[in-house]
Amino acid sequence: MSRPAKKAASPRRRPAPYHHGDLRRVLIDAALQLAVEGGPDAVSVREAARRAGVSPGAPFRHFESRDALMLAVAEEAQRRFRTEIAAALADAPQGAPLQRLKRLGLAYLRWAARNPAHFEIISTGRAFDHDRAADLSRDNAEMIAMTEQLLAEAAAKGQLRPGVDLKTAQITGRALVYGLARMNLDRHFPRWGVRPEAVERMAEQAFDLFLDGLVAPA
Amino acid sequence: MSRPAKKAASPRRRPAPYHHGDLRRVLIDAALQLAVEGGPDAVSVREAARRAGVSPGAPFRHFESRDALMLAVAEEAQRRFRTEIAAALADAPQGAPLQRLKRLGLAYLRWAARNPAHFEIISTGRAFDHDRAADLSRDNAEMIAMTEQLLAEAAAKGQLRPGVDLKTAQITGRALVYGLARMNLDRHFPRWGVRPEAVERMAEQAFDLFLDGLVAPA
DNA sequence: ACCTGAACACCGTTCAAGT
DNA sequence: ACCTGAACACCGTTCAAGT
Repeated sequence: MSRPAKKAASPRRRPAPYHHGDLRRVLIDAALQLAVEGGPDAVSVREAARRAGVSPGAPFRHFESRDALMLAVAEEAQRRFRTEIAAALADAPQGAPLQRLKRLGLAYLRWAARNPAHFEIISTGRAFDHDRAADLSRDNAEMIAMTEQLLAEAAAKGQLRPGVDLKTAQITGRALVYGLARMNLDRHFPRWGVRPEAVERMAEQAFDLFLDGLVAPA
Repeated sequence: MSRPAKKAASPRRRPAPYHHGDLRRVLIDAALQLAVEGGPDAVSVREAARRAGVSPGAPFRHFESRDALMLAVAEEAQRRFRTEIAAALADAPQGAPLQRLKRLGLAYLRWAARNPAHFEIISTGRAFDHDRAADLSRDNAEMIAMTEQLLAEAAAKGQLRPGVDLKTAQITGRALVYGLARMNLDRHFPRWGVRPEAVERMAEQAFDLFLDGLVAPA
């Protein structure tokens, strides 16, 4: 069920290698799994240790606190997120910046919907408040720069309604995407009469409405 | 510092009334305060009991679990939220539905920014998943109906760009508002170069951009 | 009817001691 | 250098016993 690393060469039952192959890695994976099973709050250092087959104190050789473990988990989740976003943009049409923005938004939403626990760990402010998260910050800065470029490209091509401030458009777009992802995560959609299967279609319409409001009249 | 109810008629020090005046009420207030001090996760039944001057088991006469207490806290917070929203709409111009929508959004955001812990308890899906929250559901349904009416009024007055689907506009608007409130709560704005004092102005520009994209061209 | 206080099974975290 | 296992101070929750 678990214990992905190490082939366990010991012939006795209960191999229990005194020195774990890569405990740090195994703890992060266990924590990710715990988050999937019961949400971020269900991640416990003790349970992760248990699943790694290790004593309760062992994780603290690798993470100074539960928060530090959660930060490592967030960084791993962010890495996967980033990979998926990049893939979605890879096969989006070049030279159509607004189309690409829409793709980006939809990929963002889809990943958030399919990995709610990981998405919550990445995005919720709690825990690792500050800027200890070098990787997280870098990734985020890159995504921000990407949307900035795409909007600038659209503006340069005269595709935007005159008078639209780029930074405002950027943040409005992000708030829309994050809002939709969060509404889904926080189970708001049933109240708004949107069934789970309809969320993605709804999101696409929302993006279209936003982008149509942004573009220059024909 | 605490213990708002009961005047304490006992002449001895440590009044410790065996039967607490309104323990339920006092526990909810203590929990709200704990949330303000350390966020939703910092709310503990034991600490609330301690602040109420009561034994660890006592709260369970009034709430069957921590979740039930949190639900009561959410309902109280929602009540306050609702009151403030209503006040904001009271002095907004009648007959200008889009203006009123903007007011609504700004009031929503301002309350969320000033009461982050309470807002998080109300809006985060975790804990009281289902529809145990009769009051919460009712309040929410009312706010949803309100935005629906305002949009319908705008459409009836020909203020909306033709082809705009009302439900899409409604959900897009909500996602924008919720997204901005959440970005603030989850401390995303610094990454986007928006300083705390600038958030409200930024939000207003975002609303204007959205609403301008919605209105019929002159 | 409401509260106490001890109990149980959990946490996160520390630290001497083992290998 | 890394892990164990006991310990400490916390939780949520239950339950007999008190008033």
